[in-house]
Amino acid sequence: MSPNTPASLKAFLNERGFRLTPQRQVILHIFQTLSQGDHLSAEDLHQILRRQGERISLSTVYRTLHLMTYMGILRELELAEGHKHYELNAPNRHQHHHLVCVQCNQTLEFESELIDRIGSKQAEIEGYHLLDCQLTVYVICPEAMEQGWSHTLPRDWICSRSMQSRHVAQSLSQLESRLENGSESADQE
Amino acid sequence: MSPNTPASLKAFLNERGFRLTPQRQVILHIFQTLSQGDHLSAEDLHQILRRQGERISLSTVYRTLHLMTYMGILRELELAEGHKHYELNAPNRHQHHHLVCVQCNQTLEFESELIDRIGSKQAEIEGYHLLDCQLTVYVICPEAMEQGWSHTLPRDWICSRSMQSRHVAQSLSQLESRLENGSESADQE
DNA sequence: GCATACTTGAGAATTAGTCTCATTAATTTC
DNA sequence: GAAATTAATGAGACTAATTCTCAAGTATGC
Repeated sequence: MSPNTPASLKAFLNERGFRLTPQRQVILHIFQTLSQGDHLSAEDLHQILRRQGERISLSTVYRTLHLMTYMGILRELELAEGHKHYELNAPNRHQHHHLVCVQCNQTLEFESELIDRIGSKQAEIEGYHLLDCQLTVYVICPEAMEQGWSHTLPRDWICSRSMQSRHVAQSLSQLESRLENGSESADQE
Repeated sequence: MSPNTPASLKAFLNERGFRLTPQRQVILHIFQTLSQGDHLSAEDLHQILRRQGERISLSTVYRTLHLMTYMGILRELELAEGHKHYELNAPNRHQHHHLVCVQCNQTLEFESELIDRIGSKQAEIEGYHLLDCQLTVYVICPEAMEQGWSHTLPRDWICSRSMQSRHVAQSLSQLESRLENGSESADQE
């Protein structure tokens, strides 16, 4: 389900009446370069593209994400941040699931073959074709518990390790250095 | 975690520095009246309130949904429709999980104690406090498969049993009759 | 009962995502 | 390999869902 070379991507797309465009190639490549556990939102991806100097419109970003999800190349994640995230849907790798703290948005991955089996059995029973199955465990992190969640947690308290955007910013810059390898010193805001 | 009487709701809120308002009482009552498996979006809830003659603003609806989710009274569901749904987070009842067809948005519920156990064990291992755990199984329904998904599925094809809003409309009218009991003949659009 | 602080309502503002349409460019055809 | 066909792109308008702001209202604690 996950074409690794431009040629196999082309074949994969053409078989279904879609076309290989430079934009799609670049986007897939970015996902292939992400490290394990990283996942991007449409906005993140658009940022990365811009910093790389690619002029790919946001519309195309959304369209490509949908197309690739639809074809099973990408996996769409619903975490706690209010927008979707995407990652490669590697077939060899076990599906992984997420533990996410609703206070700080930190997410931990874990695997469970058992869950995958339950999901696929359930789909089978009902006569449906399985696409993906995701267990999301919503939790409160120890920090928030210490602060007295949910009795006295100050409503404007922010978890010390709140990573809403920090996490993304971090992985973006990591990714950049990996991709650009010192081509142009981008000015981060 | 789920206060059943106005008095216990009041205690529950006050303990944490929140107040019992008529609005909150009415909203909780609506969720308590929903039948198993029903879940409402903010918009659905607002509709119901209006039809009941309650003048509760949409802002308050959203705020109340958040508050009650935050306190564990409600459960926030991420299905495939692009907006969140809420239902009572009944502690006695087993958590249930969802099978959702990404073509027609039909959702089926199922239970699995095993999944709940895996989720809570995982939270425990990492030292987090479990709030909720949801397995969402994304599938393609048999109809879409017959249409040739994903090789030749026409891009504008719509699954015959596509129920995006039909399901909701149905449960709204059921709920109405249960709540209003023939008080005023509402004019459905 | 009064003061305090939490809540509400109304509407403006924001955000994520979708849609439209003229233009561009992969593929297919010849 | 040039022309015809049809999909894809970019730009920006648009929509839906949700959040924010702030003045006015009202539970609660004393």
